[in-house]
Parts: sequence; structure tokens; C-alpha cells
Amino acid sequence: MKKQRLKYKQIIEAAVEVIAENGYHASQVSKIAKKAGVADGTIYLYFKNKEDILISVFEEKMGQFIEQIASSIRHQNRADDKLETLIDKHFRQLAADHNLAIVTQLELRQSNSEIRQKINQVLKPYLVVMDDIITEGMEQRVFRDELNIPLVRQMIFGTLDEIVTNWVMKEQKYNLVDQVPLVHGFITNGLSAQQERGGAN
Amino acid sequence: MKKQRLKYKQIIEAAVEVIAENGYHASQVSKIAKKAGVADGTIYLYFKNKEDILISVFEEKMGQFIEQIASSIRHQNRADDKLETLIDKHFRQLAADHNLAIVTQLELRQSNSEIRQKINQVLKPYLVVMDDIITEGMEQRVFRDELNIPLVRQMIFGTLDEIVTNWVMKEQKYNLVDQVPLVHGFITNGLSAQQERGGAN
Amino acid sequence: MKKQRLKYKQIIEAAVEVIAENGYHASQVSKIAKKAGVADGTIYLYFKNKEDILISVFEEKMGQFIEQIASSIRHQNRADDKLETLIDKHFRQLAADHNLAIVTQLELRQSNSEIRQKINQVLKPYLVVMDDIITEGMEQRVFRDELNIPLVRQMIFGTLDEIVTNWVMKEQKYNLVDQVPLVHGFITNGLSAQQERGGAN
Amino acid sequence: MKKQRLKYKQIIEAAVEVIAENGYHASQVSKIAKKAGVADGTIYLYFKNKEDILISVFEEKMGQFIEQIASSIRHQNRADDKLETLIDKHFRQLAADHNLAIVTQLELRQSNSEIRQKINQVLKPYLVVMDDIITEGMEQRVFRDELNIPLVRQMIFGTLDEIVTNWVMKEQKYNLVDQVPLVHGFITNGLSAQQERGGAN
DNA sequence: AATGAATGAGCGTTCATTCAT
DNA sequence: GATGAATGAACGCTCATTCAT
Repeated sequence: MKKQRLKYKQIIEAAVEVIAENGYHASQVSKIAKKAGVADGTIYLYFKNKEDILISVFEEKMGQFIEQIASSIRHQNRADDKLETLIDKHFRQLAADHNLAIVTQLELRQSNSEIRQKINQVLKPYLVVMDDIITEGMEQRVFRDELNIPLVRQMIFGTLDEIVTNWVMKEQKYNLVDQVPLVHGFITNGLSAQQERGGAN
Repeated sequence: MKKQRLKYKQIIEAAVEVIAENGYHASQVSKIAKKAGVADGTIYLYFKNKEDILISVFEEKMGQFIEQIASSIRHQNRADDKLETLIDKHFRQLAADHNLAIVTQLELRQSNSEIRQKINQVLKPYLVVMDDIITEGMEQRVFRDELNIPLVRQMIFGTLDEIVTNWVMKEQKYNLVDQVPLVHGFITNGLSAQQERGGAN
Repeated sequence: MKKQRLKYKQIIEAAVEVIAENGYHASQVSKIAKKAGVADGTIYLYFKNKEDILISVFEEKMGQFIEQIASSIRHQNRADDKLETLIDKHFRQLAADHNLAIVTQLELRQSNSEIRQKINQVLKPYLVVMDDIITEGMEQRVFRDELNIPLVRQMIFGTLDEIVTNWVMKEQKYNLVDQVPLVHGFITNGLSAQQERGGAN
Repeated sequence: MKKQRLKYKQIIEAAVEVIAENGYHASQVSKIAKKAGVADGTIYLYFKNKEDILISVFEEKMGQFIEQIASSIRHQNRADDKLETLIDKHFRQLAADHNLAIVTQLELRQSNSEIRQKINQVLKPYLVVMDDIITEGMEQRVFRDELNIPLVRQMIFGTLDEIVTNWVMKEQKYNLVDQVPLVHGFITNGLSAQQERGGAN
């Protein structure tokens, strides 16, 4: 399995297109096979079952997605700069591939909990990247130091994810990357040393 | 239809239980009927079709959910107090009904886009509540005044939603309501008057 | 059962209308009840089951139909005059009640063989009327005398029935009664003393 | 679809048998599949849906039926000879295939109007054959020349159809083909040059 | 007599997966 | 390796009939 890389890739790409075009529930294996230019049975030479296709789509696409972000922040020093880059790359990559955005934000979420568990495994390295930024931010005293890391990471991820999902559902009518500074401001402010309540003095 | 409120409620409750126990895709109408203690056909005296059951579950449960939050903040004045109450009630209500939490955070999201559209309609009043708080916060100068309201609301909703989803997926091992102050702090900080970047050092 | 004649009639009339409007397969008992202005359950105080309604419709309507024809020919003497009257009344009555024509020619034929057997029982007196005309015609030497009565009756009935059915299916665009002389000519010719083959000239 | 002729034929034959044995309404797809020796799903590789099976049965069987009649009369000259052949072949073919006779005369008529419309389309060539004979008969002065062709055709078809239906309903107790001369005599007499009314005496 | 809420059996169709070629 | 015909389990919904009121 997964030997001949070419056909494997073809099927993955076909799956993304088919799911983006037809929606999760109307994406039959036979449609993916047709789009990939192979026979239905051939799919099963490269993937264990339909579930495996979906997870593999996520692995392939998210693997690149995460690596792209990780490598972009590698040479940066300040946690809040890293965070800004992370947000920028997160938005930029999804804005650049509409099909992928549709698939990851809307369609793949219709899969059953078992598949979603596995998808979460794939996301784990991304969460680690976030956790590291938070830790660094606390060390650098860029962020408050009493932060509950998993909680903060959930807040950041939830914020980014919801914004992208809304953008996809609004049929990508506006420019997602334009939102980066606002989002970054919101998050860094939220994480920085606490002011007195109510602020404005 | 929807005449005899009693049986209608019975079926709604049964649906929540069945979906929480079996997962969205394994929730057959016949299972719901059995759990509700009625015949399969009886379901269709109260609901147009299966889809209608699911949407009604959301309407009933989220209707209460939102109303509970809305009425709790009605008598409060400060936007950040309102926000704290909103977060508290949001978490508290889902923490109090584990089945409902599973259904809304995990299972109902597997529905097709048509159902999800309708679910989003039900959520709309909640988003309005949030928008109002943000507007008030700006007027009261509790929040910065140049905020992009829809964007901020997405960030708040995304934050809360992701935290609850994580809590549900972690099988509710910890106390969700305990997280309220941290989350509230994160958000109000994020929204309050901007400090110099990076703050402390 | 069949006690209070009023409601019984109401239901029969409603059934004809419902079947004519909706077609046989879309004529649910509940629709007939609604049109008749009674509760579903009331139907079963007057009829054993749905099948009984359909047969009763046929009994009521065809009873009149046949009686009308029988009484019209009673005072006539010549078999071929009787035949002409029979054809005329047959066409005239169905032309006068479009709903009935639709129901008897098209819709009731979609019933299963069991019901159709019973419908045929209702038709029997009509066939006897035809048989009597044929017998008389032979005695009067208006028709050939070696006729196979059941066969001839089938030919006559088949001829009339097919013509009416075609007229109904053509949505009654032309005048059915206008066809009487031609049909009568065809049949009496067919039944009269045999000429040499190829006939007249 | 309809590729591998063998299985297609198997299913058609199975459908005829199942319908003849069980009646139209008790002929489930699964029964047809079982009788044909294929899986339920296989049916749908060869037919669009159940309706398509029924129409195809009619197309296949009636196609042959009509072609058989058409080719038999092709080399004949006199219209009344052609008519006799038509009646003979009509009766002979249905007498030779009892299942087919049951299906076409009784069961398929229970189908809804949509299917019956399509069945009528299939019959159209047969009606054209009849129309041609009538036209020729008039040209050859074998028949009267003022005939209303569609009406005459309806009378002929109605006659034949009713005779076959009666024979089927009488459970085929007598020999259908024996009736040919009588029926032919009735029709040609009916169509030949008019004698004075009442004829013989 | 009349109601109408409740019942529950019954079936066409889809589609992931297999396997003979 | 590649094919694609064949498989068969699974389920939402309808509607004639009943029966407590």
C-alpha cells in the first residue's frame, strides 16, 4: 500500500476536489475514482477504506500546512512575532486554496467522531507549535506568566478556526489575510499582562 | 402538528439521548421512537421528517439556552460583566447537561449543510446578544472603540466553542465552569484599550 | 353498517371526487374522509375497509348506470334499436359525468385483481342486458344466428369500453356521443348476416 | 447500462414470472432479484429503478409481439387477410405465453398513470400497423371508404383486448386461437360496405 | 354514533467493498 | 498492478386500520 506515490497523490487530489464540489455526504468512492482516473477497485490498492482516504487527505494537506507555518516561525525570536506569523500563514494558506478551505472547515467536520479523532491526531503537531509559542511568550514576559497553556491554545485555535469558517461560509467574499492584524492584536492583548479592569483609565 | 406538547417533548428528549449515546449517524428514527416510547409512525405526527426532529432538538434546547443567557444579562450594566455572565451561563448550561453538550458540540455538526444552515439560523439570536455586548462595551469605553464587531464576535464565539468542544472530547474530565475567569480575562483583555506592544519588558 | 344513508352517500361522492382529482394511488382514506367532512374513523362505520369503499363506489354508480340503460331499452322492440340506445346511453352517461368517467375508465383499473373481480360482478347485469339483446337479435334475424354470445358480448363491450377510455385519455376533447352512429353501424354490420367476402361491389 | 444482455434478459424474464405469480403490487424488487439469481443491487446496474424494469418488460415483450405481427403481414396483400393474420398472431402469441398474458392483460394495468403512459408509447407502433391495414382496406374497397380510422382502430383493439382479457380471467380454460375466425368475421363484416339496415329478411 | 391520535408493517434504493479476470 | 461488475445490508416514511374517549 501507498507504494506508487503518483497514483496515491492523484487520488488525494481527486478526493479534495470531489468533496469541495459535492460536499462530504455526496462524495462516493466511485466519484473520487472517476476524478482520479482510476477504477474503483484501484482505490483499495492505495487506501484501506474510505475513512483512510479522508484521513490521508488531512494528513497530506495539513502536514504541509503545519510544516509551512513551523518553518516560517523557526527563525523568529519574539513570541508575539511568531504568533503573528502563525496567524498570517494560517489564513494565507487557506485563502490560497479554496477547495482545501472548504474541505477542512466545512466538509470534513461532517465525518463521524471516529474519523474526527484521527484528524485531531494529525492536528496535534500544530497544537504543539502553539503551545511552544505560548510557553516562550511567558518566558519572554511578552505574555502573562500564569497562563493555562492548553486553555489558551484552545482559545487561539478556536478564534482562528471560527474566523476562517465564517469566511468560507460567507463564500470568501472578503480578504481573509486583511484580518490578521486585528486578530493578532486581540490575542496578544488578551494574553499580555493584565491591566486594571475596565481599562481606559 | 406540534399540538400535544407532551409527546413532542418526549420525542425531543429521546432524540438527544439517542444521538448522545449512538452518535449522529447511528440515530435511526426507529431508535428515537423506541426510546420515546411511541411507534415509529407517531414521530411523523409531530415532525415533518427526520431532519425536522434534529432541527427541532436544536431549536428547543438552544432556544432555552440563549434565553437563559439573555435574561441573565438583562439587568446588568457593564459590558464586561455581561460578558462574564454570558461565558458563565454558556459553560454552566452545557456542563449541566452532558448529553446536550455531546449533541451540540460533536454530533449535530455531522449533519449535512442544509441542516447546518438551519441550525445557524437558530444560533443567530445568540450572536446578536454578543454583538450588543460588544457595542455597549465600546460605548462604555470598556472595550476599544475601533472594534470590528462581526470579527470580534467570531473570536469570542470561536473561543468559547472550542473550549467546550475540547472539554466534551476530553470526556468532561475537568470542571468547565472553573475556566470562566481565565477565559473572561483573556477576552476582556483582548478587547480593552491597547497597550504598547509586548508590554512589560 | 350502511345504516344512515346520508353519510354513506357523502363518502361515496367524496371518494369519486378524490380519486378523479388525485388518481387511484394517491387517494388515501384520510383524504376521502376530509372531503366527505367526517373523521377517518367514521369511514369504518359505513365501510368494512378501503376496498369496500371502492367496490361500493362502483356498485352505486354502475347500478344507476346500468338501470338507466336497461329501462331505456325496455320498451324498444328491435334488437338493433336496443343496441343503438345502449351505446347512446353508455356514452351519454359517461360524457355527462367526467369524474365518473375518469374513475371507472382509468383509476379503478389500477386496483388489484381481487377488487377487479368484484367490480366485474357488479358489471354482470350489464353483460346480461347485452346478452339478451344479442339473443333477441338472432331471434329477430337482425343478427346472424350462429353467434357465440359471450364472445360477441365481449367484442361489443370491448369496443365501447376502449372508445370511452380513449376519449377520457384524450381529455375529452371531442364529443363522445357523436360517435354513436359509427359505432352502432360497425357493430350491427359486424353482427348481421354474412356477405360474401370482400363484399358489395 | 443494459450492457451485458444476458443478465438484462434474466431480470426481464424473472420480472414476468414474479409479476404473474404474485401480482403487480406484491412484486418487490428483491423477489425479482432472487428469481433472477442476482443480488438486489445488481438490478440497478441494468435498470434505473423499479419502474424502468416494468416498462422494459413491456418494451421487450411487446416489441417482439408487434414485430412478429408486422412481419407476418408484410407479404400479404389483401387488407382483410392482413387483419386475419393480425388477430391470429395477436391471440396465438398471448396463448403461447400464459405468464405474459397475465402480466400484460391484468397486472401491468395496475401501474400508475406515468408508467401506463410509457406503456402506451410502446403500443403505438401496433396501432400504426392497424391504421395501415384500415387505410389499405379502404383503398382496396374491402372496407367501406368513409371510415374514421382512429375510431375503427379503437374498436378493433378494444375487441381483441377484451377477448384476451376475458380469456385470461377465465383462467384460459378454452382455446383462444379458435376464436379467430369469429372475431375476424365480426370485424370485417362491421367494416365492409354497409348493407341496408337489418339486412336479411 | 363520531372522533382522530396512535399504530407498525413493509420496501425501493444506495454505495462501500470484494474478487475473478 | 488494475479493473469494474457484483454484492447485500441498512433505513426513512406512508397509510390503512384500531380503539379509547
